[in-house]
Amino acid sequence: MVRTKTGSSGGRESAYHKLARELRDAILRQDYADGARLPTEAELADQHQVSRQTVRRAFQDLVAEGMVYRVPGRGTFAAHRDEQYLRQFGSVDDLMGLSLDTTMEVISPIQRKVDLEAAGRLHMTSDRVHRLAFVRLHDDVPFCLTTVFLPSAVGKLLEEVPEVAQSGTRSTLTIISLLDRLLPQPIAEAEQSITVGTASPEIAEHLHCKPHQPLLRIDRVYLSTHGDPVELAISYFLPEHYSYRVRLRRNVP
Amino acid sequence: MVRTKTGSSGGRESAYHKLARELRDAILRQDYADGARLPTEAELADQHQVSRQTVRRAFQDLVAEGMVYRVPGRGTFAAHRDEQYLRQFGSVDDLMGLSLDTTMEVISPIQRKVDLEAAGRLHMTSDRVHRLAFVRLHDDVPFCLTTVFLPSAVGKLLEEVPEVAQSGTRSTLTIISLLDRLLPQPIAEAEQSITVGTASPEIAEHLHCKPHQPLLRIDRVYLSTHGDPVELAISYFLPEHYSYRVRLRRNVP
DNA sequence: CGTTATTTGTGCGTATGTATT
DNA sequence: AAATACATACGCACAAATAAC
Repeated sequence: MVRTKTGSSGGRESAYHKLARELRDAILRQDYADGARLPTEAELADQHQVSRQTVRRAFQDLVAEGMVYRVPGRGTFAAHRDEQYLRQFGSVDDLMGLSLDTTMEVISPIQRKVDLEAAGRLHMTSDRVHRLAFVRLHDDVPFCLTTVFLPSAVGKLLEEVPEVAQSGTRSTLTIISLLDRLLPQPIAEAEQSITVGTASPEIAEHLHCKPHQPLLRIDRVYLSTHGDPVELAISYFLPEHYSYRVRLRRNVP
Repeated sequence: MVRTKTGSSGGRESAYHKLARELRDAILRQDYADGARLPTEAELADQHQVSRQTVRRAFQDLVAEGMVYRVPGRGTFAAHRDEQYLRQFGSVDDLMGLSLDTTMEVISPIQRKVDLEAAGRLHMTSDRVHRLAFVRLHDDVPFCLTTVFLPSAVGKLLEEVPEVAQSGTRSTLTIISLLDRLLPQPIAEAEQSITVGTASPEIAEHLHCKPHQPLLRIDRVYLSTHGDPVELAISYFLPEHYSYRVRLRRNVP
């Protein structure tokens, strides 16, 4: 997906971005089920009082996301995906519910750091980020170690939060719920990648496991409604205590 | 005087496709190491004798693929290798959903087995299941080993399918697409769990990795529209080249 | 069968705005 | 303040695929 940076100032939404969002919402609402054709470029341009090029720009994003497919001479169709059998319907809100019966314990309070890789993954110009690390516990047993990287502007906001400012502090917060309250733009989506990692000595100590023990590694980049990355979270889970479960549902009418 | 390209009907490559491909190849060759800036739009337009708009169109695709990111006023940069690496090979989800350009090679043909655990996870009263194992290859390189367990009634249907009846057979089938054709009730959903496993000697041999190497383990139980389990698939993925990537979106009102 | 209308695809021009240096 | 570089938006012309006639 093309994620354009319109500036973190929270300025106005571009025309094609707005149109793409409206069409995406309509598709997710199943407004174009049963392989129904979407309006043509000319119709949408007329309805929304924009040029055909702007409509095309919106569709480019939707095609890149896999939301629609287009056939020259025929039209544009919602990707009901006969071919893709199952589709994950996890949501960002599911992740927010992670704190239900778990506790967060800060092991490295929020502070400014220089981290080129994290800054790059947050698409920042500077190499300075804010970093914070904590373990998550269930019944007082640690099962996950998370390191969070934040753009400086975002990190400054969190410096004022006492729960993340001191080592050893326990709370039932989640970072994204904090950000959701503090940021002018809410968190709209996340890119998640799941792979395998191994425990460094430091990780092993906090998770009470052996060094080099295989761990489930989940990286998430959270994006604001403008598509700006606002948080990078790298989590290592003990596979004995945690597996990533999701229900996949078929997406065909 | 729009000097338009083609004129010939064949699968002529468009200018922006060609430019995107060349830039992509250069990035994959590490011509632009982490953090290095790519040529500006104006420079590329001049070098390739195309308009700036065409250059922009090429970049839109590269941004959508995650190959590059762009910062207004600064320039265009190759995505960090960690992100790029994954894009390069695709995600598990892409590969599992539709069998894009992957091949299945049977390593253990379908046969009746007694397996209490599998039978239990399929909610069966009997302890007899059908079992089938295969590796999946991409460009002739194995990246995943899957063992499939089926209820006897379902397994009987697959015994008639030559592609799964003999060891060594290669095909581009997927089991769920087979079941979809053969079963009276289509597959409606699946429960998936992702965790970490290690390579047994047998797995290591088939995946060309070392024994005890950590692997991404993905279990799926497929359910018919009636909610009956019809397939249990246990897959081990090589984590070096594949990660499970998901994009999560916040639910819209 | 070809013709025509519709619809998307490609390519380029211009103008203006915004972010960075 | 000026120059650079990307972002948005609109316009036009023509190509190519599809469907209807």
